[in-house]
Amino acid sequence: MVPLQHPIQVVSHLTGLSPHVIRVWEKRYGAVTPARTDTNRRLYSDAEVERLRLLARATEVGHKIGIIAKLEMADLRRLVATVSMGVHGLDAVSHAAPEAGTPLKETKMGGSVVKPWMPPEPEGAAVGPLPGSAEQSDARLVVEALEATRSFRSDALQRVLEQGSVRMGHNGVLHRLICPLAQEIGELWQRGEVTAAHEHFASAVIRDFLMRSARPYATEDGAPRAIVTTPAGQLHELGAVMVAAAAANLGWRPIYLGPSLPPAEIAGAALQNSARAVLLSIVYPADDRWLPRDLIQLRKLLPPSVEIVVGGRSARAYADVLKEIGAISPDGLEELSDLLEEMREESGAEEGQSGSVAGGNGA
Amino acid sequence: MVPLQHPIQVVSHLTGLSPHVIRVWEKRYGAVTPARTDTNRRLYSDAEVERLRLLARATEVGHKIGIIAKLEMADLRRLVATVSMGVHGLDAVSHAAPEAGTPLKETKMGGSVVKPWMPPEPEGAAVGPLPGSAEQSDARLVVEALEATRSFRSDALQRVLEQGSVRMGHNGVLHRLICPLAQEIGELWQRGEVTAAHEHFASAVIRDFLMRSARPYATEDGAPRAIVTTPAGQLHELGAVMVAAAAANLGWRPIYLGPSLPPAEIAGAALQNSARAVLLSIVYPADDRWLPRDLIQLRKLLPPSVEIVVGGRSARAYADVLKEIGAISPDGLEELSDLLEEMREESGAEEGQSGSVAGGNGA
DNA sequence: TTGAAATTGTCTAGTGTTTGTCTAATTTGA
DNA sequence: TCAAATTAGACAAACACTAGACAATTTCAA
Repeated sequence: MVPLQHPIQVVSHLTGLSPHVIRVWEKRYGAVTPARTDTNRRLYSDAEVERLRLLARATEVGHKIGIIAKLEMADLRRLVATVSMGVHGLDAVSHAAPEAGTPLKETKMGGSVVKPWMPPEPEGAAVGPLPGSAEQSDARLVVEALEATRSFRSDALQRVLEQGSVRMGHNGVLHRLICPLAQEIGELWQRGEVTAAHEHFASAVIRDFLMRSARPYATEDGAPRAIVTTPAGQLHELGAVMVAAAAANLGWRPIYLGPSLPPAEIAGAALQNSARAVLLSIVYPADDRWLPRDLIQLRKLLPPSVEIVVGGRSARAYADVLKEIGAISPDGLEELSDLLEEMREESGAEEGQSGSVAGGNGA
Repeated sequence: MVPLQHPIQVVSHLTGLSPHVIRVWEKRYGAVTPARTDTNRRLYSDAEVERLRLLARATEVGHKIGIIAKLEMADLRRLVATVSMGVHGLDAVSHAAPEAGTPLKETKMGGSVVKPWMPPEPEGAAVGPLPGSAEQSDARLVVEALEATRSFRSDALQRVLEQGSVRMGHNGVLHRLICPLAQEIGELWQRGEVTAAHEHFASAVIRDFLMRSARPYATEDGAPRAIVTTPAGQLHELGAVMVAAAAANLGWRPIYLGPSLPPAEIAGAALQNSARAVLLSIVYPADDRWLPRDLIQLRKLLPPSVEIVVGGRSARAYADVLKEIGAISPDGLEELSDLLEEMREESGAEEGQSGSVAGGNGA
């Protein structure tokens, strides 16, 4: 079976490049080296067509053909990716290009499978060919959720979350599905394999889901209150949302303020609510030089009776300050849960603050 | 794997800075020191691109390039994050910004009143000049909601919302309670009478409420899809949430991406979803120098069949660009609703646009 | 407030490089 | 025979580089 080859005319049509240009790119920059017929006509393989497309795409946005012509395919793809979207990106964006196609999944050209989207996962047949242990089915849900996120399918993502909720319970879904999912998305985001839009999207859906399912528990009236937010500069709210949900599940009454607030505002909210604790999530960046300052100021603004609890992937990067201000810094959601449980119990007795009266419960 | 480098034009595209500016920033302030080709052309690394982006964002909000050009990355990140999020003088000032004033808003100068939320609705005349008791009770609910917001009482706020929902219906609560409430909060925020924390808090609760109550309608399968978000730099998501809810109520399937996304990401999401429209809310910075650029780029990235609809208090401040890119800019939530209704009906027929056919080759 | 000084985005001009297009002469294919 | 591919070379438009000038703002002291 001869691997399908295309004459220059066809390639021109496929790539949008004129035959002239294609030839000149070959001659001057060695961009491709097509096979030839006996009579010296060019014959392009699918891979070469793909390559030319990528090159065309890159030059469209300002890259110099003379420089990129020699890049390897992998690099080329990265290049096109970073250029078509913001700094982080994957392919997609095909405005003028007639190609369209499945932007997310594989971009299956002739035979070359172009970069599956879960890089190192040897997830050959992820969908559970092996008899699923609980863990495996958990993992499967995570993968499904990830896929839904990739394609912006909010209904699918919700369905997965609800499936998980039924299967694992409120708390289980938080620890075993959402937590790893968030982590995975975070990593993909940092690697640039997922865009900020994906991250926002997933945040929105998950937040929505958590808020909704955690609500019932939030109505207890004597529950100790906790301010949940992220410090100024920390824009990723997913961690905070998870913390809020966990707190609600454990009989706290979280007051969720969204991401990125300066210390004064956090403290203000805490005081107005007679909060028992301030729960902060710190994920990215991990090298914020002002964060320590802010934390110290926050500590100063809060009465000593209010605990500051800091979690999140990058919390440990600020260990010094955390220690200095006496913040508690649990390792992982589990530990946080234990901690909250503990705090709630012990606060039950001494509690004499406001709260109590307020108003009835929600209808 | 070669460390990818970008020529100046690409960087310009990526950062929104003109090549002139990029060069001048290098020459005058040493903002970056790109590598060079043999022939003296500039080549920027990813890190340098990010740096320029941050610088661009920072200058956009009033920082002096001459001062911030030499800052380290961590500082820059912080600067941008703080400034964009917290905004109001308060804490942001103490950091690196020597200028005590609020660099952004000079809107509330002399007697010039800040614009009302969605254009001046001649309230009295529209609904009923008679001192309707309905209106009065509406107003009462708004006041109650405002009170709840001020004291961070999420349950109370929710209760008000639900009361409103029962009394006015899904759509009514959106137009008659949430919309004026959002407007009120926005104004109080600009006057500095409530903090960003209040605004975040209310956003979270309202968003949660809307998402929950609007959901049932969203599941229709043939519904046209709409990307809902705010352009980069626009951090107030309440308007977008309201739009999403309105769209859902009208038989659309909104894909809500949260606030502040760059054009490439919005376009990417739209393409992946075969969205019929992109709905943007523009509220706060009414003088963002970059927004026009971003909007133009967005238009370029989207196929012509995708409508761009822009609403929000400050939309009219960008009327020129909106006209240029052929965006629809409804005046107020009512008009938006009508528009969406119309679009949905007419889109029923033509339907499927997404490229579907992937590779042109045999495959 | 005013006015000088500094800041900063934009523009011009002159030079060299890069790159798409074009021509001409030949060969191939239907 | 005619349309299209092939090569090599020529060419001009577009682009990037430097250095400097300019005008609009902002800053800051009087």
